[in-house]
Amino acid sequence: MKQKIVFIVGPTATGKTDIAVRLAKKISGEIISCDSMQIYKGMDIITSKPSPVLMRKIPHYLIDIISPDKEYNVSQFRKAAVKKIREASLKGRIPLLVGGTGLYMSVLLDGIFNIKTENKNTRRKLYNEACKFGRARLHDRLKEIDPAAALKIHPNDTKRIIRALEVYEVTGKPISELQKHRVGLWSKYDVKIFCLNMNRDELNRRIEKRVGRMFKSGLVKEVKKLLKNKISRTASCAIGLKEIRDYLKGGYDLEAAKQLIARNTCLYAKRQLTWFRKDKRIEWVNIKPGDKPQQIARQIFNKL
RNA sequence: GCCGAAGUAGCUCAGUGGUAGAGCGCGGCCCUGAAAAGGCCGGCGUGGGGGGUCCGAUUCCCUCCUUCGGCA
Repeated sequence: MKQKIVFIVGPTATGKTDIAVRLAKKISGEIISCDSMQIYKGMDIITSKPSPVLMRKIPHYLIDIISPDKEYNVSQFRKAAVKKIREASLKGRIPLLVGGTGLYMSVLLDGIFNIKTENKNTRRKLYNEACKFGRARLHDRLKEIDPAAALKIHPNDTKRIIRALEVYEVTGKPISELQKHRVGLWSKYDVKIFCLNMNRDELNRRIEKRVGRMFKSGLVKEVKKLLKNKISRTASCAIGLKEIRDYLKGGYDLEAAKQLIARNTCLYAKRQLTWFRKDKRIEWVNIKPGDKPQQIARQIFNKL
């Protein structure tokens, strides 16, 4: 009998947090965050973390675990999440993976090639080369060493070109070869994936409302505090950081910052949906305007 | 009321006597160590209304409407 794992995923602002806590209570579960931004300490409002009250009700893992001046990546997430899943299962609890980071979900379920490949120096060197001579030159080199990857990676996608070259320089093997070897949890566990969704206009409205609430709860103050210290490249990707920084610098007024954040969040939600739509293992849960979190939690519970 | 400027995509605006583009938005997609990131694709249009010149008008002319400045 395989152990059960439940994923609650979906675009931002669909109410995952609340529903997950209610479901966790029903099934004696523990929540493991599947979110690339909520891992950072002190980024509470900006990443819409579950409230302390909610986190006290049910154990939450992989939230607030690293300092915003540290970088973080998928591989670290995978290791940590696998460990937490194992621990929860050993305790007889059902691991509830909750979040909106599609890549993190996919890497958990389907694996990642697991060789130590990241090399800051190599990466920096390649970036400098891209700046100096243009990314076309790097893409051409990729064509030579790894035609399969070069075909898949668009010539404008500097980040992935560099990553592919970095992997080759560090391991001597083409990334397209390494990527073939991945093992995830999908076959080892009894996995259920639920993706919350709603009408797009409704979702955008909810995002706008939530951004308004974030400002009322002190988003600007939180960002000011964050900006006093170093913020890593990965942490600084959080939507809202650069918008508020530019507002503070006088680039535009508060209302403009608010609108920009809402717009960028809507774009983000759109990308999240693209990611989830692709995964045919997902069961979709449609939320209508009046639906209460407990109703949705029950609906999911009945499908387990 | 007079003078001037402008009306082109959802928005901001280019441009041309041979039925139109850009950026942003919007929609779709890709994604394996930065993923709330990064990248790709798609024009979504009664060219303010009407009339005229012309083989042909979004472009030139007339008129009306609207908006914004200035003067009264």
